[in-house]
Amino acid sequence: MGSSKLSTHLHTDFQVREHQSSVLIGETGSGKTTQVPQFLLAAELGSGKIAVTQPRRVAAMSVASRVAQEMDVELGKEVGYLIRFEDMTSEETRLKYMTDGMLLRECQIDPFMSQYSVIILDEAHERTLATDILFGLLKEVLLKRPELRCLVMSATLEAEKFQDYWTGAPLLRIPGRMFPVETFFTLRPEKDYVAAAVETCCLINAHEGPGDVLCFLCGEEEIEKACAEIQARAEETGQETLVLPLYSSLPMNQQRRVFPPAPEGTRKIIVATNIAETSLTIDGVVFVVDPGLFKQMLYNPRTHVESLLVSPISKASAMQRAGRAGRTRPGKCFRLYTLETFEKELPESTYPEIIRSNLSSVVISLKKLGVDDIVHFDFMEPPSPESMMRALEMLYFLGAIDEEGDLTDIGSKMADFPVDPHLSRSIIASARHSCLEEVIQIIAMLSVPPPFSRPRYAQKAADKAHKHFASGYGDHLSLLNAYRAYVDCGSKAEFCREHFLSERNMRQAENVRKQLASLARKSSHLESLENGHEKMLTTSIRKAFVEGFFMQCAHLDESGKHYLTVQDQQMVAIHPSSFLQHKAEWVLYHETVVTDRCYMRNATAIPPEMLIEVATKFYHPDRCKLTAHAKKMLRRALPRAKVAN
DNA sequence: AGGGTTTTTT
Repeated sequence: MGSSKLSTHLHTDFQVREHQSSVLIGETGSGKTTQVPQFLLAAELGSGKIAVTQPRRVAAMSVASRVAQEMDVELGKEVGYLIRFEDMTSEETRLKYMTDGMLLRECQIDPFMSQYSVIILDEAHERTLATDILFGLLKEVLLKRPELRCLVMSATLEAEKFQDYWTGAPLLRIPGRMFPVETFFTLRPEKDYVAAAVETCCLINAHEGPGDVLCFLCGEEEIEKACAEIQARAEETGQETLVLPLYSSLPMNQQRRVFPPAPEGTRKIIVATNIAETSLTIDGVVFVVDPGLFKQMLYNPRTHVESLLVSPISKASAMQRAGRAGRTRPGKCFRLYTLETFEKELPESTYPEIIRSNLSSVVISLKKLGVDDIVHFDFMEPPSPESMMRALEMLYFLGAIDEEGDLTDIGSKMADFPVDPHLSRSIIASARHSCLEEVIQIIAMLSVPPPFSRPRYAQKAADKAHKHFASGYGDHLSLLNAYRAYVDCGSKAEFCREHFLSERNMRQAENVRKQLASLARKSSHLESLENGHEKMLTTSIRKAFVEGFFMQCAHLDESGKHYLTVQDQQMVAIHPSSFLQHKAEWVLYHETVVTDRCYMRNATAIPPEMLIEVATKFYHPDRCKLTAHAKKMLRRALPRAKVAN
């Protein structure tokens, strides 16, 4: 270890001894993630463990394994990691790398985080939901545990903002070791960023010296298109070029192709989404092409609709992207926007997740953690009152909180499950309807990326294969069919290939199912009753989902052509990928997706009498607040509904 | 007829 680095660490140690909390700002390669925790461990600050949080699972795993190597200990002993589905820690573990979500989850059992004497929140500038909540919780814990030490580690931008929030915590800067990256801007704005990106890649390929290229785009389709164009143009000019796409839904074996160096004399050009900004690091990149855009999920509490929009990146992201060119030697970054745009239009840092999310999960977990006054919780970035009200209202409708806003017994049980409140409510209901196993299997399938794969070159074949699982009731029961068939089949790989299922996502669903089932067993009041007859199951499963999703239903309008949501009469359509092929009068949907139209994804037909029976307050024609046409349809169904008057 | 998913996490 060089002497300058050592003094930095001594400095760190000193500050952390003197103050409860510190903010540490470090550049890439500064060793803040690997060496600072080791140093604090050696400093023996208290007798507890040191927790280091990371926003991503892979980071927690790989950093832990590197630190174990550096300390020459076995991974899982003194140094370990804890992520969902995998606990690589033991009694001896003193330095514990974990995802921020995991530490938050642990707080439900141990709100004072009493097993730790030091807590380090790394990558705090990413402002993940979990880190932002941990911020507020830690502030409260620090009041009660004066011996606890807390270190917030972040990239270089907006250091003062963190320092302000942590009321005067000492600010430490540690320089990194990165190669210089020369940055270029365009002289005027580009009209078509995909075309400009393709053009720039081709120019680099033709005129720059050796070195791989990393080009950022926003989505799968434009990435595939850009790759094809770059490859075609390289072949025209006779340059040896390996063009590779990279995005998260790309099969693993294809993702892995971006890492090995290209053959001698061949240039590698990788066209990637944001995944290459932080999640994956590719060595050997010398040129970065940055159009300054990315796709972002935005939640509108007023309309209750989430939409995926192309938005400008932040200055922090732009720097992160540029940094990807300087990991192995000096590099260049070509920004496809003007210097003026960079300075005047890009926000300093990315919009924190908490500002653009549906807060119902956040609110229920805070309630479970004993934070009663959520409106006055010390958020670094308080979410809008409107967003908060929407969440509270929803939880009240679900019976998770009472009129006072206090968590009910049902709400407390719901919070045990790591899924959305709608879903946890359906789990609770399923026990009463004797279909716990099945509902958990369906929820596992709903909680992973789409298990039905539909590759561009075999769309027809995939659709045909998927029909094998189709249930006339719709998608929830079709997902159940697929899950059951997968569990029962012999060779998983072969079965998935034949039926166009994503093996990766199916395995993930299996993991989720296992976890939910084990939580359900532990949950004291959730006895798993004997299952009813198979014939009754389709009814009881749908009833259980209605209990969680009665606010996410839609009915046909007067013309019989369109659906209107019961929440705010928004016009929606059944997604073309749905197994629900007939125009059922009433449908329940898992979520809506907005393209040029608004689609319901994962929809299931629900007979109106079932709605009246299960969610009487909302669907009784004499009491509900629905449109006249909806009431008319409900009134027609009323005689068939078994409802106490 | 209808098919614009980025990325994480419990």
